[in-house]
Amino acid sequence: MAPKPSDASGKTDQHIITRFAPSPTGHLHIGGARTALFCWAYAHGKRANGSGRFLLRIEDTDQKRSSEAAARGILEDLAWLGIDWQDGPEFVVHGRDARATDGKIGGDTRGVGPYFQAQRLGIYDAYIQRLIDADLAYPAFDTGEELDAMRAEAREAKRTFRYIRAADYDREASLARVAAGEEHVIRFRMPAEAVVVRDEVAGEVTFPYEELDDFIIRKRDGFPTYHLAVVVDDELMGVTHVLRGQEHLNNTPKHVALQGALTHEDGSAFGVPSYAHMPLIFNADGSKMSKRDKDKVAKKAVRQSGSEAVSGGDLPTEAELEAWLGDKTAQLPSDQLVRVAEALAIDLPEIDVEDFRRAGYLPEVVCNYIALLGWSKGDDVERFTMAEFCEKFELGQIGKSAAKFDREKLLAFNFDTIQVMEPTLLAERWRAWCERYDPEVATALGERMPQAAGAARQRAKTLRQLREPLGFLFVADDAIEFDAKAVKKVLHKNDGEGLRLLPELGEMLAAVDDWSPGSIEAAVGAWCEGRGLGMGKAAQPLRVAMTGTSVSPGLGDTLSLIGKASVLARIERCVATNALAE
RNA sequence: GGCCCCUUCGUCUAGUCUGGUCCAGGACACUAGGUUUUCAUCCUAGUAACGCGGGUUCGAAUCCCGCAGGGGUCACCA
Repeated sequence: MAPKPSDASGKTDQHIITRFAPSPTGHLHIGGARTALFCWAYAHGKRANGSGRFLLRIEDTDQKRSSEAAARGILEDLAWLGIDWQDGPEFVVHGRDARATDGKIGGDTRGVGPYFQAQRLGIYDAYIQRLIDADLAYPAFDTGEELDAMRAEAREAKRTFRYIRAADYDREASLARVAAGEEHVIRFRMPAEAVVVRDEVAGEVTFPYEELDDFIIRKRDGFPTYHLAVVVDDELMGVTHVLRGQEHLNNTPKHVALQGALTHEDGSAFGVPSYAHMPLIFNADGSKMSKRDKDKVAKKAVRQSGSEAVSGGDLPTEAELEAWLGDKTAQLPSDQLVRVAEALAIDLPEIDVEDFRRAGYLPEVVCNYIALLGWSKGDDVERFTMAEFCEKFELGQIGKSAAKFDREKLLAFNFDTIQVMEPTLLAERWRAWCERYDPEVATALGERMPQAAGAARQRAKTLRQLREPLGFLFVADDAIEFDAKAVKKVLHKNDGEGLRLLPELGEMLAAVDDWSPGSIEAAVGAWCEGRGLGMGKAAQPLRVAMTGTSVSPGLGDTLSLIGKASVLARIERCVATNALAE
């Protein structure tokens, strides 16, 4: 794609500062992750020329919905993805995830913090007060009920509801009521003119004054609204480029109007950052990718299996379950949701970054894939490192239409990455994942993890799936369950031909000293050749003896992983258990 | 409903600004062959799209107009 006019000069912006500003109400949504990734990439791309900064700010002005735990979770999600921030809350990377950068992220070296908006109330108040003094903002005393009534009335009359300060508004009287301690909100006086938003993606978008109204900038509880806080903070923190989801495009005229009215203490004016609103991400069916999707799937499964199976202990109580099932919009806390899914052995759709992590996706693959959602360099190259992405990324290359999230393609990317990964590195990553989500695997496999990973990788699209082809390693030698079909086809067919070979194979294997996959395969191969048999004639009975089924990873890997003593024990037991009836 | 945004294979997209090289390219998925000790991997090939209707033009996926469809937003949430 050719560069947009705004990029045509080819000049390098000297100090690009981008920011990601989530509200801490839960784990980071995958859509938010893409926004953060694009912001991060732009700050570290060629336009930034090495001097760009990516800033993280926590927008916790909604006291009811924000939580410290959620804020921590978001920090952790970002760090896992490899998206680090130069300015923002301090965060120390723990654990042995091979990918995470060691050490500290964030801090306030530029002295523009704090980065939690709830800690900046005094700052906002000063700006709001100047607005009030200049009569560019004013107190309003309407109650929620009154506003609801006004909206209903407008709706009835098929008008769009707009709150505009009446011409005969008594400013002095209102200010006196405020001075007397009356509860109120502060509204911004929207200038009576159209607002033009210049957007790097959408182009120039004009919003007529008739669509704008005197919106609230400070709530009854004294906290600023998002609109005020975001504008003040972006200005004070030196943000030059605002990249965010397209759902914010309709908010932008408010922000631009605010930028025109707000002044600093010395009277200087606010700047207007560059905006880039990116397309939304949807589910495959076109619906919005929502955290509720997980509850929906879980509710369906609980209804089918009955609620007894999933309550008590760590799980929700009967009463909690009932309330949850009865309310379409109710959501279970995410940790409980995970436990319910585990109890029911169902997969929840991955929505939050944490979901993808738990499902066994590699963070660099998640980043690579979401970079492709709504962005393309146009060079047919789809796989790239994050450093390459930074180098390639331009605002003008962001697409305009919404993208559907395709898990199949993500899975394919993850699979391919697992295939080409250096074996010891793969084992390390797998171990780190297991320690967090499936400790049994790491314990059971111990030193065999690298070899096991190598044997299973061609059958696994995620770190989680790595254990699936290896099920026979987690079963005791005398607990193998034999699949009737496999026994019939592989052992009993042709008068027990397969079964008869097993004792001899056992003898032959007992004499193999080098218990490596290659050496085992060579020994079995030579044995077959000596008898004029195809490899399958020996391999399949051995598979059944080792796993109880006719399917397993390569024979050499399978036997080697099981270990010589166990292999011999399993052969013996298989022969004893599956003897042909007379 | 008002306003704003969007519309190329099933999906993500390239191509649109600067109309012809596009009977539309890549990737995932799918289908068919092949390799292989099982499963899988791997290799090769193939199917498949310019929302609709007008217009401009020698020529339109590309420019203009209209329509239809999808989405976003209309909070003392962000």
